[in-house]
Amino acid sequence: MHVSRSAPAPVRRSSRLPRGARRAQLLQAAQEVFVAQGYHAAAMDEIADRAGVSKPVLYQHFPGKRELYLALLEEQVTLLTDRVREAMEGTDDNRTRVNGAVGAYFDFINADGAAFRLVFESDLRNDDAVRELADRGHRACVEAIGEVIAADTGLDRERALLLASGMTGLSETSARWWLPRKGSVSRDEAVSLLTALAWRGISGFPRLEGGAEGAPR
Amino acid sequence: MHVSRSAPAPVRRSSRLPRGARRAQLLQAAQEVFVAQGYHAAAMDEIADRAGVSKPVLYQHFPGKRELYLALLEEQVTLLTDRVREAMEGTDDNRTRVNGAVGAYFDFINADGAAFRLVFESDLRNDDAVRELADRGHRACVEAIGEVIAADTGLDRERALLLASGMTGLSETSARWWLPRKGSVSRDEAVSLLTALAWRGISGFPRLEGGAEGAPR
DNA sequence: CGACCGGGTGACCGGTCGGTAACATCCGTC
DNA sequence: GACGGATGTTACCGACCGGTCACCCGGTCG
Repeated sequence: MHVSRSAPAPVRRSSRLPRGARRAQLLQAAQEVFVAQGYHAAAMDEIADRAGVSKPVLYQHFPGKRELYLALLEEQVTLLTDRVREAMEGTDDNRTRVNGAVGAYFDFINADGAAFRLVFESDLRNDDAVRELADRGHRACVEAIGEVIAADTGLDRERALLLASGMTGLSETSARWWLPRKGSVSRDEAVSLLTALAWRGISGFPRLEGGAEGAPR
Repeated sequence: MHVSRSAPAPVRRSSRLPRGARRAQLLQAAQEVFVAQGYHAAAMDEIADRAGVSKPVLYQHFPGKRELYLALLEEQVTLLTDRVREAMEGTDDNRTRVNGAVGAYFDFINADGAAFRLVFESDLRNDDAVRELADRGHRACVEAIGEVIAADTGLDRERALLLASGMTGLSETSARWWLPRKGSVSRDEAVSLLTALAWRGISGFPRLEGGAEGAPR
């Protein structure tokens, strides 16, 4: 591309890079391609191209396509779970906790680059390692929330986790619904609405729920 | 395979079948394989094998792998959306509606054959037709629920749909969480718990929510 | 100045898998 | 009891793509 033949242009493509920098650049390129195309449709050639480099370079930094993908996936999973955990640990007011958790999902999904797709729309779920990683992340979020629910209601762990999983689903799905419609409702208002929904729902559990049994544990 | 050379076995494989029956059998086989392996890992050879038939037969009934997959996907999407619509239309008691919607998701996900994976865990989301189909289904569910929310609260359509999407996410995710743990909590109790959560959350909206605006539409 | 080496490249291989062409077989019909 | 068309089969093709081999630069150091 645009190599003006007359001048011996001191910078060639993106010129040579030290190992670390190249690696970072490759990860960035790979993430863009995987996000845009998904795992299967993404070609290693294209990732290399996007980094202005040829394919063997890619294989000097990563043993294979799968491993490259897994590295990116893990980063994103960790990002989300950390934020959810922070939302739980950062306060002891439960309404704030709910607000924080919903906000965590919204911010994660609203982040530049749409990297959330790696986590929530992976087309490699049938791979054991991927499924395991995604499950582990999801479980971490559910447990972080579920612990609080279990502690503050009379529900046993199993049921608390079930409700917690509902909370994560509520946040995730509504955030993904909102994303392409963010022009109509601001991030903060959306989070407020969902928080109100979730908080009223969950805060009623300690005493109000007059279901079949009120037996703790 | 096991063709005992001595006896001319009167029944060959599954013998010849009329077109309709063969087609149904192929769809069944394809669904099993797609559910178990996902789209990409599923091989046309394997689908044919499972139906006790050779590959060209498959191509006499379906123009290609994608179309076969789409046929199955559409069936499942329709199944879910119909049930959710029924839950909304079958009563005018809102709590019953919520219970019905949550139950619809649980039953769909709990159905034999795990066909819900085609809808919620498709590894072909990057295909335009698939994405469109899945989106349309999701939108149909969200709208069915959102209409009721909009009608019974002061919220405008946009916000009602946002909350509705949260409800679908809550139901879907919790049902998928529950599925491998159904030994611990019965389907009915799980649905009850989630319904309680969702109903308390949503039923507070008409009057309680003292948000920025209460303007209808 | 020349040899060494980290960084990079073009060309190629091999396996998998969707899809097809050509051939075989069964059965109802006249 | 031969015919014809629906039903099936075997064998094959070709494209795509992950992964690798052999080779090429260009700067730095003795």
